[in-house]
Amino acid sequence: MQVKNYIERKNLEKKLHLFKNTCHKNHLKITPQRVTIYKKLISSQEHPSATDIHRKIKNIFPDISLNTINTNLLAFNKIGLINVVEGSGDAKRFDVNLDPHHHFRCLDCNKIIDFYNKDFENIKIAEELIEEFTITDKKLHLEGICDRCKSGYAWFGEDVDNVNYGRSKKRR
Amino acid sequence: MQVKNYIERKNLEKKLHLFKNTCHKNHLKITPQRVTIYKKLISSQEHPSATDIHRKIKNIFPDISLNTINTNLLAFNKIGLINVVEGSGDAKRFDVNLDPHHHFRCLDCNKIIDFYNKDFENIKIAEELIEEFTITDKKLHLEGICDRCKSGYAWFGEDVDNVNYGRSKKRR
DNA sequence: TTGACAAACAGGATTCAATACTATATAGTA
DNA sequence: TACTATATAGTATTGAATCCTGTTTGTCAA
Repeated sequence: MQVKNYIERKNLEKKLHLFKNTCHKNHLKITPQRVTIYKKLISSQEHPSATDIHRKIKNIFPDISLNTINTNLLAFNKIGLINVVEGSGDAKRFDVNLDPHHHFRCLDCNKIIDFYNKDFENIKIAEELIEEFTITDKKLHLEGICDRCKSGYAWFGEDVDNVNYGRSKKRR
Repeated sequence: MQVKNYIERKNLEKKLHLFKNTCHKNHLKITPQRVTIYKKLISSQEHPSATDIHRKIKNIFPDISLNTINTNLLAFNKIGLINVVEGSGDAKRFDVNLDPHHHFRCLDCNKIIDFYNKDFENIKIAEELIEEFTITDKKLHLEGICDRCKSGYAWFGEDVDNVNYGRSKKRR
């Protein structure tokens, strides 16, 4: 466990370094709000929406506006720090995992789960398509019912963080 | 051309037959609005949103409400006549093509293009995934820039139909 | 063909995501 | 430390989607 924690800490440091570097290169200021939003993305396994992040981050910045979350998520997307997940017409959801990977979406609880598939990397895309279009991303997309929903458990998401750095009046 | 038109007409008849049958089986009444919405879906190549269909159909039913379009699209989806396309957080878009197929989405004009890939049907999905989840759909998803946008042409969508069956006051 | 009834319709109200706008606050730097 | 361009919070606005209600209409049985 010691070793695992060490690796995770190093990984987090590496990602934060990438974050700060990329912001710098793109003339985005490093603000506490931005760092916190990015950290929330890293620690989320569920491909959160802007509203999800807003809800969580309110424990830390009680007065942060949803607008700030939205603006920054779009800014992060623009500079390639995060991706927008292909959902199905509900709120935009974001993905901080930049490694080539694929998605399974549960039709019941709407959770999106990353998975990897080596076979897929070698799949042949028809010549006509490659010639006709410029393809920037290819993904496998699975839909169905996840393990939790199959077994009747509801999915309540990850625990929220209770640290509070806010300075203003309390919110319920 | 004669032969091609004949085949297309037969195809349309077949689809309308399927539509009426499926509605019947699921206790959905066959109304002129529903038939028109379904016909618009069949004749669309662009995976329209409810608003797209509403705009087009207003030429035929000037007083039809967006609510009617939305309700019926969701009803068609529920009984398996159409699918919701995996988009990226904007308005829901619908797909009347029930054959196994895949999507390419243009990041510029947002057009979604169907394509087929035989190789993909044989792709191996990891055992753990199949055991853990119930998979109901698997699709390949490509993103990039389409031929039109590459060449600098904007995409204006298909021509609208000018037949007007409306009985009420004129709209602009 | 007609009449009764459940379902569908149009239209308005409401909710929620997302964007636009603006005055104030702050990160980065000279 | 002070300046300036950018970010933030907060409010307004837009648009999709859902909810609700009174009226209309398709369907089925007489």
